[in-house]
Amino acid sequence: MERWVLHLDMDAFFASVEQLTRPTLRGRPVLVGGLGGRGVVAGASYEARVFGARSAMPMHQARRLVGAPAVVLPPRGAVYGVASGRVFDTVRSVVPVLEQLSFDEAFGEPAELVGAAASEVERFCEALRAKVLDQTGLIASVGAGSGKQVAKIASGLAKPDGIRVVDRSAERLLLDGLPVRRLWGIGPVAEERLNRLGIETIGALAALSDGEVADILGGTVGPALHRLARGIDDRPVAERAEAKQISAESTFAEDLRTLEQLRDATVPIGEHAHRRLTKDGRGARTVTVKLKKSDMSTLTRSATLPYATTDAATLISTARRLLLDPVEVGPIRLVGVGFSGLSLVQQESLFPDLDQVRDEVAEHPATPATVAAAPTPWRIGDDVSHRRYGHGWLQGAGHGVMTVRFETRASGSGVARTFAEDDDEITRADPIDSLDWQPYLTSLQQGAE
DNA sequence: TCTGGGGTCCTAGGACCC
DNA sequence: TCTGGGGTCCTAGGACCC
Repeated sequence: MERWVLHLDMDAFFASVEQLTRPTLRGRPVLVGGLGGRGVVAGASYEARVFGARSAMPMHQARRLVGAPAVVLPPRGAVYGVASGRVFDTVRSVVPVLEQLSFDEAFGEPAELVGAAASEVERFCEALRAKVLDQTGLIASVGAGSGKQVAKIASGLAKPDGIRVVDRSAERLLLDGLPVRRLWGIGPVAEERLNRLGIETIGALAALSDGEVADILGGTVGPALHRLARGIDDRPVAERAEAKQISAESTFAEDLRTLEQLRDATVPIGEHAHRRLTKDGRGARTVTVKLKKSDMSTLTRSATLPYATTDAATLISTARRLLLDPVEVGPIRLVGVGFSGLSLVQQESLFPDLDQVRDEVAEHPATPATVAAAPTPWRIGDDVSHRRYGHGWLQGAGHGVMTVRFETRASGSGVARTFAEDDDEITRADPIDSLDWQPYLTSLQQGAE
């Protein structure tokens, strides 16, 4: 019996969540990503793509392309995480086994579609999309095919707001004409290597011999890609394993040039990674630091401890000891701290040497004397709350005043009001509230009291 | 004012052990 | 003046994914 693999991919996910929770943005070119000089686009609404803006593009370039109507917002990871959870809870209620690839896409292989006709698959996908939209307000496109590779290509063709079912009889024709880059696993390097040899399409790749492909792409990756190019893809759809690594990294507005700067910068980055490690619940045995130089090349150094630990001071001091001196290796634009060798096993105090390191670090914190509750300045995109107007977001600030747009998913397009920057009626709010019906519920509850 | 942040997997060399 | 072979762990770098 022939299986059907589905690939569900949310349309312009980050930007769509912004438009969902901030209705004023619907229909407008939204760019989500880093605002600084070195920021890149993490998500672009379809209105922004019309101008040529794309994910992974430097933000300044996207901004220039879109021009005045561009709305640029910093990413709200927590909101995307909750929205993603709701999307896949919904999908799971229909397709219990999901292989989630990221916040916004997943494979499924519904048992009830085994042996189904294309028209039946189409109805299934349409119902799934409708359910996701109904329960989350977000649009998914769905592709279907004989395997993961074809399903993924199909969802790309389905976008925006569509479905695409690739029948087995149409598969060969579809694959043959596509550029090799569309194959999952072929990136810029492999593409360049193939193109130099005159191999431009998946069909041309499929026509090579096993030996030729192995020579070009390597003995492991080559044969796997060759099979995919020939339409052989029986990889199972399976839930993803636990994360093997937890890391945090940060790019600086200006390159760091001294070891002292690097040591200082490593602390908050390490703490960030450690918070996520704590949330995960496991300890780490291996600590890795990553340094990206101004020429974009990276250096990594790692150390493996005798036992896995959850202790922040041990992990962060290990990271700091691994750093290299910019005076020797050159200016550094990014520092990352990664934890791996993750396990639940914890045996503290078996290694006094390390405990001593930890104690020393604890006594001499690298953090410049704790910033005593300094009021964080307001930034564009911040979620705020006002006793009378409810939940809103900061649309603009400057010259001592700020403009807040009061709206959520539930409110429809809201009104904007201007306040003094230090107005204490405005408080920081949980971004998640923008996904819900909070303001209405609140006012209804107040009305009922 | 070029190129984020979070991951996975592969390769390759050396240490170390049997 | 000769030096196997296999397995595992660790480290460093890099391709690729969203």
